[in-house]
Amino acid sequence: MDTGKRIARVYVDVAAEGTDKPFDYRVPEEMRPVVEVGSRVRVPFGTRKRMGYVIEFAESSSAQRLKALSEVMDIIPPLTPELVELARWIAEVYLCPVITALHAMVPAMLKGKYRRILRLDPGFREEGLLSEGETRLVNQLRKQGELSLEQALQLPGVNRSLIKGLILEGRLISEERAGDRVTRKRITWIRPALEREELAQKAEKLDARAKRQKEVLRHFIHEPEEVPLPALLSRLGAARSTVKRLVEKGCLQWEEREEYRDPFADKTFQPASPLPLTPEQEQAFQSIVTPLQAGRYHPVLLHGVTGSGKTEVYLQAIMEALKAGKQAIVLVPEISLTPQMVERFKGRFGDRVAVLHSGLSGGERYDEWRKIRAGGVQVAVGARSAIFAPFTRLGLIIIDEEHESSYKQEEQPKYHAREVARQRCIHHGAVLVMGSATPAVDSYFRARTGGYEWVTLMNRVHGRPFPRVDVVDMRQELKEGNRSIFSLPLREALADCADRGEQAVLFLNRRGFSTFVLCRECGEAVGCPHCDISLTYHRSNRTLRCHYCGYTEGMPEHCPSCGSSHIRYFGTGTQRVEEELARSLPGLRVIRMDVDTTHQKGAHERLLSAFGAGKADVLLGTQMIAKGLDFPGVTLVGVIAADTTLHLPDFRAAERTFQLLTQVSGRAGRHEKSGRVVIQTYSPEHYSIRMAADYDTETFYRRECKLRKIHRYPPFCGMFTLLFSHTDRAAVMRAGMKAAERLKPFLPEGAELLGPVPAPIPRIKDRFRIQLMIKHDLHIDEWNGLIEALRHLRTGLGDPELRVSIDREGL
DNA sequence: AGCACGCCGACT
DNA sequence: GTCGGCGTGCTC
Repeated sequence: MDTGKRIARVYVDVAAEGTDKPFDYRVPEEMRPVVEVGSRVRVPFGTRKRMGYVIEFAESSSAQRLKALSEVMDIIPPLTPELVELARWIAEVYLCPVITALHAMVPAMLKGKYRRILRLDPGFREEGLLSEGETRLVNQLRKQGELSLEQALQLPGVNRSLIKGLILEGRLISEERAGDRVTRKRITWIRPALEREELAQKAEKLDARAKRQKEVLRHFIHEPEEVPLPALLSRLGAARSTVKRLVEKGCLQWEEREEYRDPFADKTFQPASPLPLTPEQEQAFQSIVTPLQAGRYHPVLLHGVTGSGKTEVYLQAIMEALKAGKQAIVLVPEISLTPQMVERFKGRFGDRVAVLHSGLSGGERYDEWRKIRAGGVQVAVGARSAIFAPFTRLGLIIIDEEHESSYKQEEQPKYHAREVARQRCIHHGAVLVMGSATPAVDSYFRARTGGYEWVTLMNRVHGRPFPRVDVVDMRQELKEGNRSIFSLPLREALADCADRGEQAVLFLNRRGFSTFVLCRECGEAVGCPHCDISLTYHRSNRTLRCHYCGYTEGMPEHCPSCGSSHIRYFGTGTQRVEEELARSLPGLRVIRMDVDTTHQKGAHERLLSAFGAGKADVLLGTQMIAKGLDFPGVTLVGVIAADTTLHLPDFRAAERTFQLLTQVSGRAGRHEKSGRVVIQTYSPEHYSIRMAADYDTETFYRRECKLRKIHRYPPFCGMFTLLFSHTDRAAVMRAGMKAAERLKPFLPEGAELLGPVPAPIPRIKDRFRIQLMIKHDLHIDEWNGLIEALRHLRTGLGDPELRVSIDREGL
């Protein structure tokens, strides 16, 4: 009966270089049937108790002395062996501790919480108590039974060494609790404990006054099925105590059962049937379904223009996966997980789909996840982290809007969901579908060169023509004496649009383009005292705010650097655009969407639905309105300044600009009416703007690839970006130089190291930032120890104030 | 990470 | 002479 699980190898929940390896534990006999690879366990670790994950089993261990597992924490292991393997892969390629990768895969609810608890020893002796603090602590413990270490330290006169002393004397017991915040919703179910005739007999024998009890029994005589207690009580208008008495008399039984919270309980979804596919869609569908049914790994880039019906292809492909007894994951960018989107999936797949929405509470999210883990649902829809949905029979992963930057995680582990998805698909022999109207240059390149199958949807479903795009040269406007935010063509287009009773969307690029305060005497912009960035002026409360650290100050009267009173705000924030819109086209009803107006929960949705209901003529906003929204009434899209993203120090600036412009253009005229797009810019000749205006995707990508190749950027090389930050300017530079020196001997053939140079934003939150970059050939046989050297950097530079973050691209 | 063990300055 | 500072190293 020995299952071979004698020794469990465990990654302990301590993210540090020294602990980033498995620790071996003896598995007590009784735990062997429940512990699995992927189980969450509690283990003694040093003097403390921590949680950890079992990653494999062994027959023997090289460790000197083995401790035993304390507990297996879940009946169903949170992770599958595949996900454990995946975590090790992520840790390796994205240079993070394995435990960090493991944590990224489970809902926050399961993450460890540790508390040190103090209790009095049962044989506690009063004698020899000296200090006031000791007396106070002992009294408090007598009253409450136990205290957390933090609580104890709050007491006056109590400090760490006092507590330590009491522990050493054996008067105080200190124990660490490792746990989680899991609260599984429990529901009591009631069922009859006796046969129908016996129940009838019992009912007869009841006291004449026991009217309610009789009613309850009568209910079960008629319907002997078990029911949830709350439902029973509300149906019969009975009290809990009535039922309790019947249970005590042995007539009924109750049982507490775990229940899933249903975040969509109060919503009903219209069942929806598949739509007929166009020939193009059919072809795309086939290229997914054929390998799906064959069960072989197959990546597909679904390059489909906006309005070409990609979602319908996804839905039908998922249906095929389900028919084949397989499961599917759908990734969508965080912001486009809208109610409409949820509706569409719920309508098609009903309760076979779990939606991992950022708006869910921790408990709801955990419950959705548990449904996936328990096999209760076959489809998971969600943002980036849904890529870790614990399915065991994955057949299909769909990444919608695959070029979106939100698929890259900014914290450790700094993975890209697209690469993780690829890894999972390879493991499962599954189909990976990446859909976009504007694919990432990397994906385009892979499709071009045969790494991905390239499927295009070039026609819009209802054959609507693409809106006409006009590029307006703002330099020319200025020359002609128009100093307004709006060019003449845009102003006219807006007026026409309003006259026809149609709606317009005005898009303002937020990044690097907002209202800032400038001194006209010395030319200084008012900057954040903690970051190297200008403060943004907020009209609504007349304050200046830093968008990086949140620092806020009132509008200054004088220039902070020269004292001049000639200061005013410049630039074009959404508030400013709104004002000028009111001035030049009075009477237009405008809805503004930006950080200020969407701060409150649900505001985002509320504003959008107001616009959808025709309560405004113009929707004015930042990035957030560029994606996925689809309003029939919109016939005009205006881009206030297309080139603001162009000058960012990022090799993807042109790519981002092209994608953004193409996406916003797609918002115009999606329905019966034809649309129009007006793009204002100071660089009308730039290829990303020109080709977006001409819908010339092909030329744009060719051009961009050529440039990337010349300048050696991904997808033509792999790249590590190292960011060092420190509170001291000199120290961070020193660390950067030292790191560069240290890494040089490890550079493999075909790799080059660049920097250190100041980061694009040289200071954030009072931390100075410098950057190092390593570019390397895509295929490297001999890494020459570079990876290990990079891993070691975090601790190897010896300064605790120094932080190192490593990004990796071009896998 | 945390905590123990270990080696040098200001206090009963 | 001891209490306690924080440097180094280990946790199966």
